Amino acid sequence: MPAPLEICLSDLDCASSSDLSGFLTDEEDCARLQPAASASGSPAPARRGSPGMPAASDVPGAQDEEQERRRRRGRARVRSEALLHSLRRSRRVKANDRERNRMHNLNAALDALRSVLPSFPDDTKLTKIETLRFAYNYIWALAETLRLADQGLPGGGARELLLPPQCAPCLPRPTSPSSDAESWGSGAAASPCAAASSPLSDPSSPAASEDFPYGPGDPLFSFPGLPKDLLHTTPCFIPYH
DNA sequence: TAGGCCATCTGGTCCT
DNA sequence: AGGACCAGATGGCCTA
Repeated sequence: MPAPLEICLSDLDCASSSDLSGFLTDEEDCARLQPAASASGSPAPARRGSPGMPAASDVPGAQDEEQERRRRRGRARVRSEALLHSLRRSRRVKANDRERNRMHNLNAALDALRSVLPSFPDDTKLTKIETLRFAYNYIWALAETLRLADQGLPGGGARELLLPPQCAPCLPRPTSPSSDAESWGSGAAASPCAAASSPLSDPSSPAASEDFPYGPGDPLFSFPGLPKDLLHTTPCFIPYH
């Protein structure tokens, strides 16, 4: 671990002069910081007994000067440590602000995703994980619908499937977040839409894997009666800009 | 009160 | 060097 003074001086190097202005008002203190850094923050005792140089104690008043120098060094250290703390704090605050903004953007994107998924009653809102899982399954369902349509469903192709007679959400919301795994699945089965046979039991449906353990067994994979009942929840066909 | 969800803070790592 | 991204920690709010 480096000496405290070395740390703060390295940080002082990257601080602008305006950053310093509030802390190092004494030019002398600023000037003394630099030599202190090269000496690793310790006073230079080796000089004292060097040949040709009289010891501080030998010169009248030298002890007072030495004490004064130490006091000033101490004050400079306190100031530079306060500056270091202030710099770190301001960087942290800025980083927090960026992170907050980043999460807000992420949430906005999730909201946009929710808005193009089949809608639910107004007072309900998919959680983040529900939104992602539902979107994953929904995209697969749409792709599967197109595939089936292209295989020659009676009465036309995909275009017909995308022009439903009515719009109504058909996926009941779980009654409690903690029990969604059971209640949503059973609820979907109890919905009017569930009576229709789903083409999504196709073995080519998204297989559960370790990375993404969702699929037809997932409660969020309830697209009963798709495409007839699911696809006419039209928000998903509104292009998102 | 416990559990789930969420926002925020924080320090570490990676990238430009 | 600074920003983006990530994961862990923490505390608040809500619901059963």
